[in-house]
Amino acid sequence: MTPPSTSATLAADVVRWQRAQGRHGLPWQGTRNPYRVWLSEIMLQQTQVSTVLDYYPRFLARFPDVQSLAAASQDEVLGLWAGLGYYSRARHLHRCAQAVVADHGGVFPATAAQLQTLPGIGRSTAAAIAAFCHGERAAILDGNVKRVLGRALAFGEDLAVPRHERALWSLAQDLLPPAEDMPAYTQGLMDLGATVCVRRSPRCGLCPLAARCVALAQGQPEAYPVIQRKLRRGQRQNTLLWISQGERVWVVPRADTGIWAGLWSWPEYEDEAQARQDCAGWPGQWTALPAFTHVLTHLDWTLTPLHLALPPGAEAAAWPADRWPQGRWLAPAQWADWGLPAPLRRLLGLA
DNA sequence: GATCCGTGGGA
DNA sequence: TTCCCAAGGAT
Repeated sequence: MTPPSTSATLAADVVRWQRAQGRHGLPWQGTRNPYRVWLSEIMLQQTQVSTVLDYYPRFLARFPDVQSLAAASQDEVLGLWAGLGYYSRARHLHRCAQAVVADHGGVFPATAAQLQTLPGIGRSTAAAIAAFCHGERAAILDGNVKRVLGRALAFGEDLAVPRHERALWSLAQDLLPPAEDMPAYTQGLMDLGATVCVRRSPRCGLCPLAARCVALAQGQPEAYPVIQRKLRRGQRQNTLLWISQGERVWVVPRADTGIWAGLWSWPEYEDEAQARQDCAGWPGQWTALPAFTHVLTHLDWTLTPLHLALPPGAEAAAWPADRWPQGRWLAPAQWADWGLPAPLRRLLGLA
């Protein structure tokens, strides 16, 4: 458990490299504010830095601290998250903020073990927050670290097997530097994985670990890490009923589980016939729009928008209001701030 | 342990 | 085009 004190360890190489060559200007760096670090870690889960750069400042401007976030409505949180994907992150983020306020006096707990008990914070995220904010010697194991350490150690076991992933996690824990170096080390592993030790064509000539990298010595850095994913993407088709009246669009809340849980969308049907049948007798102009495929991690989802333009007037507007009491009309000025999934934002011309 | 959960980008 | 994956976690 005692960290090595020499200056010739793998961790020391990473720390030196990070201070000289790593990334230092990202919006969530240069702070030990747990709220800001936590927010960035959640947004960055399975999401590239370039994407988060668009969302992080806006979210922080609206919710500058954990109290303001805890006091917000879930709809407003999801409105700021819309387009980022993996919306359970936003729902857990909101619940986590409320738990921090209600159970911890508005102060994030300081240890990784305590952080990991909060909604949406798993082992790696908890370690990152504790390392960045408090120098705790806790190991992260994200995609970057799997690649950097997987190659440096030539770890050949299949990381899709939880037992093997735990083994690499244990090795990662053994490699940690002294506490004062933990922020730079944790950031350095991420920076290395993102800019040097990349998935294909790694830039080993620039890597501070090249001299000790076993995979490079074997002449096959790209052979690691081994992750045998057996996910087969399924297929699904639906018709989305796009109802408009003038400039307004009718939206309904989605279920609190499944795809786009907690967001708003258009009424969803098995096919066009069922949509038309459900709205038999309604006034207005029907238009069938071209289908498109929305690709999710585990699903190719073919969506066919079916447009119904209702005539003006309160009488026509009452049809959807009567059919979906939980729904509501959205004016164009509201679209950008509403919790609408990416394909709908695109169809509405917000992309 | 296996599955579910978004979106955009790179090769 | 197709595949992979990007600061994973919950169920």
